[in-house]
Amino acid sequence: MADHCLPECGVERCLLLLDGPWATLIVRELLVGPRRFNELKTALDGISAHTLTHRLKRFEQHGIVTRTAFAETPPRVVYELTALGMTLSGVLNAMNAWGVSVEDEQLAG
Amino acid sequence: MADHCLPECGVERCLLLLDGPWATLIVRELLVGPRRFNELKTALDGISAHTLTHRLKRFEQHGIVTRTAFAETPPRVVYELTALGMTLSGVLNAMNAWGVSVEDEQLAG
DNA sequence: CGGGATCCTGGGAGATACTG
DNA sequence: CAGTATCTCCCAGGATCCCG
Repeated sequence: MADHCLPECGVERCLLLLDGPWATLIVRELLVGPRRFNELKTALDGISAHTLTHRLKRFEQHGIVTRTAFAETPPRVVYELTALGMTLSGVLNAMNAWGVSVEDEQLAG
Repeated sequence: MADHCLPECGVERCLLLLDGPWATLIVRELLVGPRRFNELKTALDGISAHTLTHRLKRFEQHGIVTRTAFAETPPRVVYELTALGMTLSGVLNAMNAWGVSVEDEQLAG
């Protein structure tokens, strides 16, 4: 995966963000609207706080998610997609459309 | 990632196939047309034969790729997307469209 | 509540050598 | 040419405990 990242190969740039299995699902959840940490953790049933934290940090670094912490008690942190993050909706919609169009029997293995 | 795989959550079904970094790129290559083993290996610069073999096997098991071996010398094996595999083009196009629309400066990290 | 720190596991992926 | 076999590395992800 070296220098064959041609202009028409935007797929790779997309894969840099949506690499792990959880990454895509987190974006999907945030596409609905801003979410608190625990809201995400609940919605993404099975994810560990550890993983969620790291994924969100990476998204912050890539500029597709903003983190807003409120100095309250109890603490409250809200994660939200940036305008750039919102543009991923096309990809997510395509993935979702594909998934629902596939009959279960079609997928062997 | 347990039983929250609702009908509208076809995203997960899609992620079962397009998990690793190479999986998506292999599909992208096969969307252009049938390819021989070495054609794939050359096009996907950097992939190892080991990885390519395993990814293709998994695609076979999931029914999105067919493997055709010709009993010749030298041997020739052709991989081709099934009709089901072809339907992934929508997802790939969306990913590509996103990738090319994103300015490099937008992606920090 | 929203994490950080630490340790551990599994699988994707690379390197190398060998075979039908 | 198209793999197979083995070994290793890396890292996403999980488990647990602890902190502000």
